Amino acid sequence: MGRAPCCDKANVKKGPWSPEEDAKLKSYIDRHGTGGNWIALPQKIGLKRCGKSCRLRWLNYLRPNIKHGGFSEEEDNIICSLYISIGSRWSIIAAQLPGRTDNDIKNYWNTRLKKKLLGKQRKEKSGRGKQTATKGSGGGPYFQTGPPPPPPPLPSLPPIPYSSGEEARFNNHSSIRRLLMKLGGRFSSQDPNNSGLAPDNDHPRYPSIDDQALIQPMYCDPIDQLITSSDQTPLLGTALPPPHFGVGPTEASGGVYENPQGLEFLYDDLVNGSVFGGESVDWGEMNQWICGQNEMFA
DNA sequence: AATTGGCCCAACCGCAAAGAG
DNA sequence: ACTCTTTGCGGTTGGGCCAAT
Repeated sequence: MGRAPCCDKANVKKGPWSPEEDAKLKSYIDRHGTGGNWIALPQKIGLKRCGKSCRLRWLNYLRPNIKHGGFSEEEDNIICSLYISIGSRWSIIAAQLPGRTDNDIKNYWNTRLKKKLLGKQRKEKSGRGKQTATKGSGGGPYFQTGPPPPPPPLPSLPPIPYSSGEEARFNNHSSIRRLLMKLGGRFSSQDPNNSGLAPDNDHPRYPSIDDQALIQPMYCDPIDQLITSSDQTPLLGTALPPPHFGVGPTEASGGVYENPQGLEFLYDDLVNGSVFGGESVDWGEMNQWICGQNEMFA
């Protein structure tokens, strides 16, 4: 017996929204709010849409102050930095970029940013020729055309216990905790200890939507504030080499790749072949690399 | 002019967490 | 403590657009 569908699929319209549907939804929410029940909302206003679809349309398109496209270099940097730090937690990343939706950022990353980085990666690779690079990885290069050799041994950090079925994505508890503290300031309005840990105390707790509403956006801050805590301890210093991680106000106009202070750490240490192998730079690889940095800069 | 292929984005899907009863 | 409903999230897909052939 499967899960009950969220709506009567036979009676629900799919596909692109018409201007009339948009107007109906927007004017209702403007006047009454969502009413706290997305499932019931489309019936109330006579829309043949699934509640989830209404919610998505509102959040990603109709909501006031939504920005589309035109990502700035600073936004690029923030997205990349956070992706390196926390992976594909788009909602958290979006919380740092006012006016941006998680869907927008996700699309932007998948279609452009990732390719930008990989393009740079290939460029650097061809530029270096046969030069081998060993910086930062804790192991030799395994970026080459032939079959990949076995990856270098990972530093042996104590694993963080995760709940069953959850992939252990982070191997450095304190750095992630500090990152999330920085991101959210606090993790739960109901957590008196404000420990940054889930109630089981086993793994970092990520900000809930409620928490995210309280997050002070860092959009206007220079990105070095993102990565450096107030006591000058590099926030990600356990994960990234401090000398490469100062990202000041962007002055270069030729794109992120020409900004020597910008995403250089990504190119030199993450994606240019000195660390990751193959075409894709996935989170697992990045995580391995971060583990290496933890070992080096702890 | 027609076709093809890649890019991009809006929207859908399914899962898991959170909340209510 | 348990079940059911709703919400939120991240991955994926469908289709429009555009450049190349």
